[in-house]
Amino acid sequence: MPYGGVMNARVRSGERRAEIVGAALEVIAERGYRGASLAAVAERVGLTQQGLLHYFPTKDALLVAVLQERDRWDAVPDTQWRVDLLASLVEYNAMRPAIIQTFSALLGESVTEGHPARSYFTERYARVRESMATVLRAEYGDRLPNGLTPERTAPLLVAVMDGLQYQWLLDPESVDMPGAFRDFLRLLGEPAA
Amino acid sequence: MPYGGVMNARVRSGERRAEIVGAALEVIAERGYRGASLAAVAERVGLTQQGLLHYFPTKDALLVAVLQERDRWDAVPDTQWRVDLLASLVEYNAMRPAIIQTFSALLGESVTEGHPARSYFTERYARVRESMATVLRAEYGDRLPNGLTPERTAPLLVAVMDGLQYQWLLDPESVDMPGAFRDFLRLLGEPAA
DNA sequence: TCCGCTACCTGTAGAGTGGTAGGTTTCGTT
DNA sequence: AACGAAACCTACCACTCTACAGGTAGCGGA
Repeated sequence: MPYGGVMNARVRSGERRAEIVGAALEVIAERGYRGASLAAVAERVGLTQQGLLHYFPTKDALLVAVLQERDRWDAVPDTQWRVDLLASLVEYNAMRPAIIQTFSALLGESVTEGHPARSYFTERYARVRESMATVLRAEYGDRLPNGLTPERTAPLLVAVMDGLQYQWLLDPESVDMPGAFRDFLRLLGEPAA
Repeated sequence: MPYGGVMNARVRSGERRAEIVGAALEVIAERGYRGASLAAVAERVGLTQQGLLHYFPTKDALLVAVLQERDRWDAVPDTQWRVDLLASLVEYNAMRPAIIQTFSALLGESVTEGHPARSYFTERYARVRESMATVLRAEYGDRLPNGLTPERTAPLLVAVMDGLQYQWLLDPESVDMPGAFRDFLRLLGEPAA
């Protein structure tokens, strides 16, 4: 009864790949990308390392799939973001430590030389800052405190989210991530819209 | 004329160790801790990997020395911090990408399981938050916007500093780290003291 | 002058690493 | 029933990594 045999209905290729990506997310959360071995990922889905390479020919290819998965995840389609939705997002994140640990670890690694995720994060942050600026403009217009513009506020918003994540991951007991984020939003004053 | 011979005055053990720690900082900046090999550090100071192990018996011991170096670095003795000094610190950091890249990479790695720097960062952030709360209280008292307390503002301050560093490291052209930090300080209003 | 210590070295063990080559089994289709 | 492709496997290569063992050269002090 090799390869799982008759008992397991054969899972389709797409589902298998999704399984693998999920396992990769876990392993990266535990050990980072450089520390994650293909063998460890493979074992988690009941494959050999070489069996895994059948689906993703190189380690980098697997990473690309992981990053694409992330893009799919937070591409809330059409739904125009609002600031209070951001607060909910942070609250939601606080219930999924694993996934945010994965991407916090990746972000940290990505600043090192020649890291395969570097350009991904560079471009992602450029996009996110733009997107946040749009949200802020829609909601606050130019009524931000001290003559701040949405464009200059956006990097701060992103920085607070990321920075809080690290503090929270390191010490969840001491850091109330969603509460702190709401505190920050309150610093921006009341939305005009 | 082995080991450098007469030409190089024999450097004392302490200086040698300092050289090694400096090289380790560089290599960690480039490859992270897990990605940093003892051989790479050794080569940078003209030693073999085994020669390096004479000074630091394990890789973790070297990391400990690196972290201690950092503690020495930002232990501004007695000087009571002030908020505007923080702005200067950020400005200063913006001129030393290497060192902040080292510790941003380490911070990112440290959230992974069983990382040797994890407890260091956990404790460090607890200390820094406390310290920042003290600074904020001294300067703003309870005049922070929206009834924010210094204790609740401190994590935000730290988060902004860290978060901005990542954005800046990834894309220095697009992110004005010191400017953004000053923007954040302005959100806190005018210091009372 | 001898002795011991520091500062290195060579050699090597032992466990992983990503990736290639080339099989064999199983399935869906014809 | 035959066939091609997909889904995995075993075997292996060429590295790389940390660390241990056991040297040797040179210096400072007795």
